Amino acid sequence: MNQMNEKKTSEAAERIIEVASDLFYSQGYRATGVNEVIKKADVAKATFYNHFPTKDELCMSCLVTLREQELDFLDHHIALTEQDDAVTHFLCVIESMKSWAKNTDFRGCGFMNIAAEIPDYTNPLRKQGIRLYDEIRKRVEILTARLIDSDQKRYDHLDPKLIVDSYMLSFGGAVMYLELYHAIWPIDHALATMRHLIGVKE
Amino acid sequence: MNQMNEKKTSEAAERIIEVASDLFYSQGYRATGVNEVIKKADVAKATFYNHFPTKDELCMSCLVTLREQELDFLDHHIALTEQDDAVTHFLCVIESMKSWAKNTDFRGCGFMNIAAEIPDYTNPLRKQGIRLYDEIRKRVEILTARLIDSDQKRYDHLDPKLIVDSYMLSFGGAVMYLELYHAIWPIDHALATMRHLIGVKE
DNA sequence: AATAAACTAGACAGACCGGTCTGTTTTAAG
DNA sequence: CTTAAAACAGACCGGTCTGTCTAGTTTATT
Repeated sequence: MNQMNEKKTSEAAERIIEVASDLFYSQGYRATGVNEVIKKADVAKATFYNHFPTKDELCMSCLVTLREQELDFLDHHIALTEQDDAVTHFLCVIESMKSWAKNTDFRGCGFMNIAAEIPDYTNPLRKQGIRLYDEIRKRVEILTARLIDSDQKRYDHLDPKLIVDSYMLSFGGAVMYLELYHAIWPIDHALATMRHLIGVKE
Repeated sequence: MNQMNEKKTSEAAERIIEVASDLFYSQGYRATGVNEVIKKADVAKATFYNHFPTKDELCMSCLVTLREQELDFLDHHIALTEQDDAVTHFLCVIESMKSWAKNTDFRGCGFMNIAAEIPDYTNPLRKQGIRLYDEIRKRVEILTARLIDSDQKRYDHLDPKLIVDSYMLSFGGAVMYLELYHAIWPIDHALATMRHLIGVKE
């Protein structure tokens, strides 16, 4: 009855996932060999293959972990702006990308980067990215509903679905251009676009 | 004085670029070996290395060619809608993605896919993508100016820079989600977003 | 003390990688 | 016909890739 509530991940496995996530993200998936992961995680090869039968399975674990981390990061930012004015709160998903972009050195979306290396779109690795963006959309839906609720007369004319669609598009476009241009302005463009769409001047 | 106006590209080199572009795009850059290119292009290895000193240089040639092709494709679609109503013409860059997405089997933007495999953002390969999107933006700027000109009273209130920024964001977001979801709806979302931004109901 | 699970260390296999090199054949201009 | 450029075919090199395997060590619970 020691630590039975900890699931299954041993300390070594966690270290492998952590190191591999970093390397896959910063160098690319195919560009990173398992030997490098093993060396940097300071484990034996047998240990590695004991936890992860293939490199692809390790990648899957990394992506699942990454998705959880990104959603935690997002939810944290959403919670932070809960007491702010309705517009600031509404825009916080896009706003949160500013620190994310700096933290990741503008390396872009890890799921899209993996997808670029895995053309087969039936590959389960690709589904992790879809699940992330589906989850982000749910947050945006809630924020949009809250915005409209915050001033029903003012926002009565808005079509929630259109707002959410546009929000996701602006968000995605910003993710892409952040990586392409290695600059922060796409986020400001996305903020301006959404402000305009909901009829806010400043 | 035979064909001195043809630059330098021999028949073999063109075939190599064509085959390599296909393979790099559909399989990924690192996933495609030069031996495979050589075999499918039906050339000798010495011929290959006579024209392209390294795989990276071949990739550069492919990206330059691809950029030209994509801009030709885009300009063709722009020209096609020149006689249509102002809004249709304005939206044609986004609209053109529908056939593009189907033609490419939703494989996404070749330049972003390469960028995902080339983390070093000082690598000249990455600049080709920037140049493409800069060129696309120029087209969008012209289309936006034309739209405003088409009905100055109606579109007087529009801020051209904001419209262009939003257009590019919607475009980029659609490119990204096209690949992620392997579906066409992101384009419709982008069209709806832009229609709404310029104040057009249907 | 005994046992089993998880670890370390690292050799090894077989395939593939980008790139070099030798040598032969085709092509086309003078 | 001569000649030079360019294409051909393919062996070869050193290195890296994922994944397997042998063998010995630590650790914790009984």
